Amino acid sequence: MTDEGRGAAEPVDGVLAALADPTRRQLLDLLAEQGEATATTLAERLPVSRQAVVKHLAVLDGAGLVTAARVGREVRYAVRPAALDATARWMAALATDWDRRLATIKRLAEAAERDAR
Amino acid sequence: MTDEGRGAAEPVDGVLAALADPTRRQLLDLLAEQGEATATTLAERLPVSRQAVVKHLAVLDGAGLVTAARVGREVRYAVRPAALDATARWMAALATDWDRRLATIKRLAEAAERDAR
DNA sequence: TCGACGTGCAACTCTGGAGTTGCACACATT
DNA sequence: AATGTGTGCAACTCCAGAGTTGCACGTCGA
Repeated sequence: MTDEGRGAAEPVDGVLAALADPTRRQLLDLLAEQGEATATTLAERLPVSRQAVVKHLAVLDGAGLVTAARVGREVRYAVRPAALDATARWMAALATDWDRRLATIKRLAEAAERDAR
Repeated sequence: MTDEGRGAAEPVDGVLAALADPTRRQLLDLLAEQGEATATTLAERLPVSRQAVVKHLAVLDGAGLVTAARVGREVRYAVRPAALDATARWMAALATDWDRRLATIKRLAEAAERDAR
C-alpha cells in the first residue's frame, strides 16, 4: 500500500483542476460515448471553437484523463479511466479519514461532557 | 436545452469546483486535522488574509463540504464527509462506465479486424 | 460602560484561464 | 500539381474568482 491521505497528491490535483470545468466534463462524456474522436469532430458537437476544444484536450491529456494518438493527419483522442479511478479512490479514502476523525472528536467531546457534570 | 444526460445539476459539480483550488484543499486538511476551527484561526495558519479564508469557506459550505455553526460571536467550521463521499462514488462509477465502454469498443474492433482478413 | 476581539460587508486590484480569430503547415485525394 | 481538410501556432479579448484593504457591527469580559 502506498501512503495516501497526506499532502502529496500530485496526480490528483491535475485531475481535479481538469474536472472543474464543465466543458471538459462534457468533452469527456462525448469521448466516452464515442470511444474515439478528433478535436474537430468534438467541436462540432459543442458550442465552442475547435481551438477551445484543443486546449481543453491538452489539459485533459496533461491530467492523464485522455490519450492522444496520431493517425495520419488526424489526432484521435480516447478516454483513460486510470487517472479518474485513482482520484476516486483518493477521495473515498479522504472521506473515510474525515469520518474517522469526526468520530474521535465526538467521542472526546462526550467524555469531556461527562467529566464536566 | 443542453442534452447532458446527467439530469439535474448535481452537487458533484459544486464539489469539483470547490476542490479545484489548492488553498481550499489545504483548508479542508486543516479542518479535518483540528475537527473544528474559525476563519480567523485558519487564516493564521495560511499565507492569506482572513477575508480570503472566509470566501473559501463560503464556497466549501455551498458545495456541502463543510458546516458552519455559530457559537457566540464566532463561527466554527467543520468538515462534512457526505458530499465528498458522494462525489467519490460518482467518479468511481464514471471510471467503471469508461472501462466498460472501452472494453466494448476493443471487442468490436477485434471483430472487425477478423472480418477484414 | 467600555474596550478588545471576531465577524460581516463593500469596494477595489489583478492574474489566469476560457474563448476567439487568423494564418501557416501537413497530409490525403483527384 | 492542385485542392480540400485537419492540425498547430500565435496574438489577441474578456471575465470570473482569488486576494486585498478599510470600516462598521455584534459580542464577550473587565
